[in-house]
Amino acid sequence: MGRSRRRRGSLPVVQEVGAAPDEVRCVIGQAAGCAEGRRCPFAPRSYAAGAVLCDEGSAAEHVWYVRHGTVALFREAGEDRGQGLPWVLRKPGSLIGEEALVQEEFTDTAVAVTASATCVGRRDDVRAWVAREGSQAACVVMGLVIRARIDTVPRPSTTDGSAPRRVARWLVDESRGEYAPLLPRRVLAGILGMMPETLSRALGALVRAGTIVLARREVRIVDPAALLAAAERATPPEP
Amino acid sequence: MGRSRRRRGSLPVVQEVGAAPDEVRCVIGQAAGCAEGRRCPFAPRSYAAGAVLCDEGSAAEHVWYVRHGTVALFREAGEDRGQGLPWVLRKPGSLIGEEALVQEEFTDTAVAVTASATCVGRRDDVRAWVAREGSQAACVVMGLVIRARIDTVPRPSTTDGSAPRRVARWLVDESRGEYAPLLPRRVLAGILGMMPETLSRALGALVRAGTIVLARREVRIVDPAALLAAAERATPPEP
DNA sequence: CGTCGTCTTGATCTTTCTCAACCTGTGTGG
DNA sequence: CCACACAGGTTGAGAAAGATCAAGACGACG
Repeated sequence: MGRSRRRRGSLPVVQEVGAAPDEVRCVIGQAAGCAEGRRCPFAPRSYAAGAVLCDEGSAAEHVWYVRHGTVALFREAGEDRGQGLPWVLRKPGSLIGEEALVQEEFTDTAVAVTASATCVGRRDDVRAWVAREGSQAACVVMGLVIRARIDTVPRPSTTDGSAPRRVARWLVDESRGEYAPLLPRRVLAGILGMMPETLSRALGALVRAGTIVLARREVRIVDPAALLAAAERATPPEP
Repeated sequence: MGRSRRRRGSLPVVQEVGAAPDEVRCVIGQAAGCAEGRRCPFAPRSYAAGAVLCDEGSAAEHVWYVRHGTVALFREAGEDRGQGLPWVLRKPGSLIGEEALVQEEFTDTAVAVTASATCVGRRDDVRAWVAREGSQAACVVMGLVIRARIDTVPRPSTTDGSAPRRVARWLVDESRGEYAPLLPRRVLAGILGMMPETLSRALGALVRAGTIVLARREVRIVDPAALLAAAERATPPEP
């Protein structure tokens, strides 16, 4: 299928939209007792859009906690797999690279989709912290991982409906108010299990149906009811 | 697309193949100190193939630890979604329903694919145990949760290669020796993001290429090199 | 031995992937 | 300040893959 040409390039720069710049309360800092002046194993670190946090297969020496921004996870899982399409997004309040706590290599490549603020901890420091602090620290980490697991929606394939339908569903689920998250098309296409061209056409169909409006890169929902209908409906109308 | 007819029926009964009947060492029992006569919050419970452990959306009152067998997770995530296709499998040594530890409802429906031996714990008991026993218990659960996250392979879509290729990949990854896990076609198709008919055809293509042999329900690999080639190759030969 | 359900096979139609050209905003250098 | 290159995105036409619908084979089980 000769797709090896399509490799992951740098992601286009995207500004976070909607989300207020107030940072997520750092639950790790709370657990570490920073308020009482105790030392947190994590230190702040920011990444520009497109920056790579960690590479699949490389030595897992750090763990990240996302405070602001969006990070996409890629998994090649061997020769040519994944073709540079992300499979899940991590939002503020979730961990990246938590596999460092149980194994030696990262299982995914993590790329900042938007400019992101994180806290980074050295693997050994975090492990030591968890062991030292006891169940409270471990429970916090456990909770974060469980939450990430819950939020990991299985990537839809063609068996989950047509492309416009999957797009409509995603818009229904992910939009805050009338604004959908501002993601590079390549990333969104990857999450939705389709090619960018197909995504473009699906969005076009929704625009033609008067459901959404595309302005620049932003997707705005103008008819939530119709969008919901498109997400549920077996086949989109489209004359 | 009128697929609503295809609902999840009971799964066909399948025997575990290959895997020796020796149970997984129960890491939870170890952490609880069962060897020293202390009480474990989990109690053994077995399920027949096709049995439902928990239902998406129902009150999350239990957590399971899989000791033997295979459990499939389904997520409808709303009206008609998922169409009864599983999206991930849980193997021995992993938790089921761990979301009970952080929220009130199950996010997935869990169905035993093979006859399965588990340990079940009441949610509150497990929570209390984790908090009471301190870091060891919490770390064990944390590790299990992280492992489950790592083992969650993104479900491949058509963007990840043709159907025969995805099937070949799965066989390469999941087979123990020359035997592939014995799964109902419906389950395997769901995991691979294709319809059962497509899976059947893809397997047929691999058989015709002399790569595998289908005997009964069992899939046996006769030419590992060719299978590997089919997994890597862009397009299968098939004249 | 007959019924049931899974699995397979076949024919057909739809979707979406592919390949290619084009558009558009952004950034760069003269 | 403008021409230009570039990357992301869109659009179009064609081909191929997979979904769908339907029927039959096979084994399991009562």
